[in-house]
Amino acid sequence: MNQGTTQSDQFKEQMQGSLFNETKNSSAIKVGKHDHVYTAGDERETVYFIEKGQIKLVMVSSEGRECMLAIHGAGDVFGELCLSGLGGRLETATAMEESFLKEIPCDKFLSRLAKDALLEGFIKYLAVRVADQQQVISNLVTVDSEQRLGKTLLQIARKLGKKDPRSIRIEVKISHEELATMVGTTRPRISVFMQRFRNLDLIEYNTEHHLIIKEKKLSAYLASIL
Amino acid sequence: MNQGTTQSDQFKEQMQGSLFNETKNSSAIKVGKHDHVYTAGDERETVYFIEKGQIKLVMVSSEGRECMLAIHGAGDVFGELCLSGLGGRLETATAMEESFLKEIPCDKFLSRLAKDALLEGFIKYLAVRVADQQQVISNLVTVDSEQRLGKTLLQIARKLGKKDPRSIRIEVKISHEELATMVGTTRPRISVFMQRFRNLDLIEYNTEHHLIIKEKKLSAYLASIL
DNA sequence: GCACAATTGTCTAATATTGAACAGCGCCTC
DNA sequence: GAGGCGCTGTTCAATATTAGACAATTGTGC
Repeated sequence: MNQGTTQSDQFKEQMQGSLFNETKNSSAIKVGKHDHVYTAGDERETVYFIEKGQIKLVMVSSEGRECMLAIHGAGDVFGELCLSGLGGRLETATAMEESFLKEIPCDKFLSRLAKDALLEGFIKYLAVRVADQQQVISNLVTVDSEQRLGKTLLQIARKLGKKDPRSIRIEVKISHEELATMVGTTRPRISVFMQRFRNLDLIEYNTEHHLIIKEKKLSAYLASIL
Repeated sequence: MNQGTTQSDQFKEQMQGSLFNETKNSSAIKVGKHDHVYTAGDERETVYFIEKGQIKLVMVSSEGRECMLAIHGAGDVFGELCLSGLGGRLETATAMEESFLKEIPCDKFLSRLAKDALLEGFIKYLAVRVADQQQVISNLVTVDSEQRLGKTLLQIARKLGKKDPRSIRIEVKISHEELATMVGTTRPRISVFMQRFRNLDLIEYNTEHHLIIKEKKLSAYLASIL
């Protein structure tokens, strides 16, 4: 998993600066909670930059079953797969809360990166993405659902969480239903596993109902149930 | 899935030309059948270009369970995840038959692409990779193993197969065991499904024991069992 | 602040999946 | 051409997983 290395954080900052220049004349798009930014099949070739908010990416199979691929937060870029030139969005992007985005046409995005000498940085960023996804694939194939849920929680915590002294706090509300579509199992099972994690004091909810992940403990538990 | 668009084929050719220049003074590495090119954990930061042969990429979980991620053939590049800068190979690369490779240090690979104005092409290539993997993840989560096996066969056929008038021929030998680790199920089930596909005339073996995929028929069947 | 909607925790029976076993087959080596 | 090895096809009982149902709880919009 991407552990949030200094290197990739550094690139993210550079990219943010670069995109800020590119978009300083255009105003942010406001997206209401539950609104779609784009939908699978849309042809619009644009990249989005999140100024504020949370956007989830969900893929829907032909039978209508859903798979949540990622949750992106402030400072993240998404929709960059239009760079593949395959045409048509593969997934649906939905705001999990009111969000503010900047939209950049795909070609402008690339030329801006090129101008600011960030192409190599972006290649590194994509390579990390490929590596992360490879991990996810391997987990889906080789480990059971409890383990996968644990790893998914850790992954989300590392990507989106705010760090507290001995834990990570996840402020976005993620339903069991959504977790089920990330982990590849059913909602009742998520419910049972979350309960178990709670009893073992690997996770907890604070007074604001935010999910607290005890990274160390959870990792240790996952390693222990091999 | 990457349908082998003309665009990405074109980039592949350009990259091959570029790498040919970079490596024309170094001689190819010969790798015997079943030999490892690299192993999970190796620190060597190099990219490989396949002149001849077939290389499979396998990831092994902490419990020792395997997951085959990809099979690459002549003209393909692999090991490019070292560009992520995360350090240490995540997967093991093994020759499925005697193969000949050119090895390029990671930084040389990048600077060569930069010199030949192929950075944007490579970004597009990586974006296609991410999109493909996203499909695989979604399939693992949302569809059942028979369907996944079918999709995996189609994917392999499109990537590695030789086209015949009404079908695609796969010349590499892939065991049921290996398919099981790609599809995320057990060998006996692969055996049953393959049998079923054979009975329905969606696949067959020719006299050289090569697997023949009837792309149209197989796709139609998969769509019919939703 | 009320009423409705969504989420959670729990239970079941029905179903799918696993892992282990074993025989047959083809291939390769010697 | 005999022996051994790895792959395939098949079976089975044990196990895990699913889909559905249902209350209890929480959150939300009005």
